[in-house]
Amino acid sequence: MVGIEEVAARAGVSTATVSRALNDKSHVSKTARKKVFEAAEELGYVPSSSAYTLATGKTRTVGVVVPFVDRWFFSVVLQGISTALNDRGLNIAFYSLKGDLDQRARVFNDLLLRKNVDGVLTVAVKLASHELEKLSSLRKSIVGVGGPITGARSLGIDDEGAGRLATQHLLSLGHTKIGIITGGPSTELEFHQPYLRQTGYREALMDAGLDFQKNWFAEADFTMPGAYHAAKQILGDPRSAPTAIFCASDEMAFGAIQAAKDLGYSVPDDISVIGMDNHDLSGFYNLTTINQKPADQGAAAANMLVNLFDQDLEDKKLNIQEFHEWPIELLIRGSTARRR
Amino acid sequence: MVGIEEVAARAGVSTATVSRALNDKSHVSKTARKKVFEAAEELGYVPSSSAYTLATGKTRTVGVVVPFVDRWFFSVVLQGISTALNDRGLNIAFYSLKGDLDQRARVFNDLLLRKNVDGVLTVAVKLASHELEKLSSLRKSIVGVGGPITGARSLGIDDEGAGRLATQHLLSLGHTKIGIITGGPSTELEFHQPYLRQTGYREALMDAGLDFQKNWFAEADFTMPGAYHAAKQILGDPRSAPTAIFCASDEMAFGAIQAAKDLGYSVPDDISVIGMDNHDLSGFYNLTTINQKPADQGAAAANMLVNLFDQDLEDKKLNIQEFHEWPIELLIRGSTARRR
DNA sequence: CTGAAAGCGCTTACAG
DNA sequence: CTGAAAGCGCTTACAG
Repeated sequence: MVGIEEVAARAGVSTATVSRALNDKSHVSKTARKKVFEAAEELGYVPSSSAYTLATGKTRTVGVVVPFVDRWFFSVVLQGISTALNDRGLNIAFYSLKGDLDQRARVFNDLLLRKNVDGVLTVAVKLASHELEKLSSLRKSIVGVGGPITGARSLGIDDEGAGRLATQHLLSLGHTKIGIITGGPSTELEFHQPYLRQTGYREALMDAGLDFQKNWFAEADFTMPGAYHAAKQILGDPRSAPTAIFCASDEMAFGAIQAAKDLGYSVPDDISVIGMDNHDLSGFYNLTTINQKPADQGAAAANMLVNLFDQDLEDKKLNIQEFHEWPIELLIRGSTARRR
Repeated sequence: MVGIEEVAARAGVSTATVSRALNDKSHVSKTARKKVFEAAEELGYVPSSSAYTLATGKTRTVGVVVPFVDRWFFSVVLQGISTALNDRGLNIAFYSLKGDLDQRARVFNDLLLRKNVDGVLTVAVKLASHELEKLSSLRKSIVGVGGPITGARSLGIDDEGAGRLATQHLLSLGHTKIGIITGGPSTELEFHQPYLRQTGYREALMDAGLDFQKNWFAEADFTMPGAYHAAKQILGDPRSAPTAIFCASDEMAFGAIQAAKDLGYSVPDDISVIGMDNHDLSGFYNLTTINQKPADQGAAAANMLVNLFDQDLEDKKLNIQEFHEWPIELLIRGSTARRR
């Protein structure tokens, strides 16, 4: 394992000059710089990042914490984060919280803190106040994606507004019998998306002078099978079936579309369905949805965090509460149509 | 940021004793150990991993390289790796190669090498020989998941055998007109799965004395929409349609099932469909498939790698070519049936 | 069982 | 522009 000393010896300069040259600092003559690069190249020199970190306090690494990775939203956000960070030459220390609370405690107390990350990016993970404090006391900047975080910077969409927009789209098409499939209690724990999207739906109904109907409401687990069964329940009775359904995620919308078809309904002729996400497959399902571009959200959050590194933050200002609203857009495809 | 000195001072011992106690080494009296833990707790001491790494040469970190993360197989493998590694107190340095070759070069030359990882786990990434050499020269152990890697240890299923098994299942049900949808050239670059699975299919046909029929063969991109269109093509002409289709992934099988239904066929009464993966949704689609448990594969590969850390490997034996075949099983659900 | 001290491989004021 | 040397925060023979 060749070290900086050997490079210095071969280049005929001091280790200080090698360091300056390789890190692109000023005050290095062109000839010295050239000799250093040649020597490093010839020796196959790879700097030790731990020595760099120990000397500078910088780790060039961002901790990324997700609740799961084997779900569409999270994997796409991670993809966006990964690209943004790698492009800037930064590494990712990856933690998936899947599993029990022990696992979570281990990540926060053991791995993440020890790992000497420059900052932390959480995806739809609600930090407990003691977790936030611990991280702050170690001077780590934090940015959350997927909803507001108490006591830290975060970025996400206006879930309530999104629910309202989706519902208003259905209203504008003349629908008055509008159902909703949102997330259930088990999906509610960490993030409030299900509740907020439902709130937006209720507001839109109220503004239109319509009442909330319990039999047009169902909770599912954000999966296609879950929503399939929920939609069958809602659409099953032909006397009381709604003519449109808002689903709080595209995957649930796929399930609802399938359920409608299996019940003999035509989408959108009999039933309009609107989703939320703009999932990879939503084009295939011809699904009207709300585009929230998770990859871009991930990249934007990563950039926010990295920009903080460049600033000198005082102790008090390290983590301030600040929500950046991510714009959404209605993406109209063929699963919604005017009520017949 | 409280360091080991402060803990030592507070506990009334030397830093050496603090280090021994906290790292669970022997030769520390119970009283000393207790004092150290109390002092560390009270001060909220978090050891510096860069100092640890510099002193020991161990990073407690594994580099994980995937081609993408926003695809089912990879995200599930990553989930398995993540759980296995975190349980052992190891960190993940995560790299997604999505994108161009520049990105790949940057990951291999810059990030991964510098990052001081103890070893590298690659998922369905075929290492170029110069990449492998560079990593080996830096004494990193390597384990690959998802197919054999030339010059390194790897773990994966027997893709050819899997293709054969799937086809034999269809044959055993009396089918003689069996189509296949496998991966196209664009999915072939890194891994040979599509080709191997197809080879298994052809072998099984041959063994049964059946000829390969070009119009029952199609290539898609491992997505549901891709396979949907491919399946329509294969099944479209009722005079020449096969009675069964083997799809090289479950997501493609979902597309094929959908296509069959949209053409008015019943699955499995008219058309049997078998997939491969055991995707989260394959139960919902009632899909007969080959279970390859990617999460377990990821965990097993992680454990293989970690076990290497504990061994003292000579220079020559650091990375030896060694393929560990992962067992598969036929998982029979309702999408396949005896030919009518 | 315990401690003083060297050493891991860098960076960076400081002095020239 | 350049170099000698201190320092980053740990671990670990070595000696006691």
